[in-house]
Amino acid sequence: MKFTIQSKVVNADGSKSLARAGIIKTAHGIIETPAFIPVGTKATVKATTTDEVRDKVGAGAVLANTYHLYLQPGDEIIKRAGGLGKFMNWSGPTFTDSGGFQAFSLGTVKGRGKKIVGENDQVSIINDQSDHKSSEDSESMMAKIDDDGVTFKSVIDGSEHRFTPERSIEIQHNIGADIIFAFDECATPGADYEYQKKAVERTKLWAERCLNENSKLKIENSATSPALFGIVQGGRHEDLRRMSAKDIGSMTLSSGESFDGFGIGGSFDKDDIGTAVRWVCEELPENKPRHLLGIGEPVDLILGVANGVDTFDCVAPTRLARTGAAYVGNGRLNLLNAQFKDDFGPLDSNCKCDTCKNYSRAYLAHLFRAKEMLGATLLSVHNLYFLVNIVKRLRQAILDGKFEEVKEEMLKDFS
RNA sequence: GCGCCGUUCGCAUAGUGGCUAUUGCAGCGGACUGUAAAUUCGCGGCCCUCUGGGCAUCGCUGGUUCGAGUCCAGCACGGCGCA
Repeated sequence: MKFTIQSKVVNADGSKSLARAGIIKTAHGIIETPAFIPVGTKATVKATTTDEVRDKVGAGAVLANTYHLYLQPGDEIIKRAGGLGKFMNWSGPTFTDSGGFQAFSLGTVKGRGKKIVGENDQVSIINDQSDHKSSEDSESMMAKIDDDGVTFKSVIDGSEHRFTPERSIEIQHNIGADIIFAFDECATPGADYEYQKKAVERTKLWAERCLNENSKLKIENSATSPALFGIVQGGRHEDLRRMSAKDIGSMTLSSGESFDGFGIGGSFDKDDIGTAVRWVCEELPENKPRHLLGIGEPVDLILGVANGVDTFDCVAPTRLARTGAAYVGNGRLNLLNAQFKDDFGPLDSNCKCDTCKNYSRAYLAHLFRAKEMLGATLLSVHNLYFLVNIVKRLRQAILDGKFEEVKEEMLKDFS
């Protein structure tokens, strides 16, 4: 993998901006950055075909997930299929996330048996209730973290599995994406400073193990060796963020190897994009790409690019699409609202996507009411196109030397 | 005509005489940021001085009872069976 910066932004007052435009070159093609990368967790960008993702969305790469593909169909199958891209009929660049995030999102017990809120309130309530019965309610836990790795239960059949940094890298090599991520610990936003600090330290130790394992596997299988991105953690604490970024950014093995790029992890609040992301990007080496993990509302993308992010991934566009929500110029629409039943206009009159050019709000509303799956496809194409093109416009603005004004204009549109 | 069964929110359902009448679907609205998500959470009779309170309501009419969706009688409607 090779990263080239084409243009850096210089602010009107002559000060240096973190924003830049560049090109990531991989064995399967290039990614023009900044870029929004659609998420295809289980080797599919849900509800779409790869033709649609390439031609109608205009995406440059897709990101799949190690945890999910390891459980199903299994990394060996993907390896035998010829790798992730071949398996899913995506000829462009691919990423895999390491599975570290799943240890967090599946609801973990951390520290002194403290319960972590799962993805929705209900999960946390169930966990809280079981607390009264026994402090070691391993039945209700899906994953458990220790210093060596994570033990978790399969969401498919409940069977027990274990990921370590080494195992995650091995699986990711089997899956065969162009860019893979180090196995990290993503602490919950509710975690206190001490825990965040511990997660940063653990993520650092694991990062080194990932780097070592990757180096080992590269030698064994040099033809398809992926680029490895290290992950920065630290929550909303400036000292932890800067420390983590310095550690991961400068980490070098005795062989001279270091990370090819970086992921910025954690759960973010709205305000964090302009602060936490900036702290991190100020510390990371400038000549390597930075990926902001899991972030992608329109405003986040604009602020992310302004603060030095090169690539983004986010499930929001496809998840929202499947439940009838669409991004439009000035916010969001819920196509299931009664008002759209007889609205024969386009979804977004300013959008040039295939869905907006060819289908009415009334038709989309009908598809969702009738639970026809085409609705999810058409809205996914639109939402992905919408986000991909926000970032493309920002890229063009950087190349044209008009980033500041375009940024301000777009921020006005989306706030 | 006789016998049996049934009638509970738009539809479908639950409901040992006792507090606020259940659940699903449909309806209306909300949420969703490295996807346990084509998921999920609210609301859903009327009225008021609305962080609370009041009045209704289980086909209809009457009865038993401190208390009836629930028990009894009659009526209406529907289903099945027999004539």
